[in-house]
Amino acid sequence: MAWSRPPVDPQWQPLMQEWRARQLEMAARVVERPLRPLPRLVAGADAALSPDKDWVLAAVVVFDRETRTVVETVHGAAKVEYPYIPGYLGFRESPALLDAFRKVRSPFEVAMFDGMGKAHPRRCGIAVQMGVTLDVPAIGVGKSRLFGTHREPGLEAGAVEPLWDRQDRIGAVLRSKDKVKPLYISVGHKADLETAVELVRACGLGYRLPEPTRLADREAARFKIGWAAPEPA
DNA sequence: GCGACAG
DNA sequence: ATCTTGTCGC
Repeated sequence: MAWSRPPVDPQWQPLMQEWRARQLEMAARVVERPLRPLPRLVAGADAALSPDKDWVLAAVVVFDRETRTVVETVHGAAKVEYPYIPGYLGFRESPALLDAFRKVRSPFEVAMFDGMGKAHPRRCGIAVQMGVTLDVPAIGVGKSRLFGTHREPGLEAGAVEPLWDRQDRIGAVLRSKDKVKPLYISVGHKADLETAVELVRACGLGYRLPEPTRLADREAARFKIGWAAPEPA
């Protein structure tokens, strides 16, 4: 049976209330506009947990769409401060991601995150939080749905369906390959849904996930293997 | 009141 | 996210 999910520990309720307010502020700062020409340098970002579960380990891989090569790879880490709570992923993972991004030297034009952007109850998924915080173009590419409703996309690669919240189009559901679970794409910051979907398609190389995110995921996995907690000062 | 619930 | 081998389907 897989029907049970650990309820949210009541001790986090005060923080969640504060987080909700901060999410509304960040969502209000989002700039939605076309991102043209389509970016050449794309920074893919992803996070993993250390073997002992005490650290969030992040990886950012800058991918050059023209040469289809990785031009830079950086890592970041931060102690786990909060549990995973649906709707508040950004507060758990952004510290490690920000630690990694501060080391990036390449002039990437957009950041791609593993998770939601506007496709969130308060329009503030991790891609919005990171995009607004870093003030860079950003989009979210999730592997499953957090929020919103949609029709099932056709089974062929390329099929897309809008993701809705009432009358609002908050994202797109894209079948990146034949008969695989679709991807949930949404705006993070300084980009619009059309260009976000185009970019994901332009970054696909035959795998379900677009290259930037796929490489970052693989890099975060590598990083965790050789991980050793920092020396106390 | 009963589910649903990114990573 | 993470635990985990073989196995069903194209």
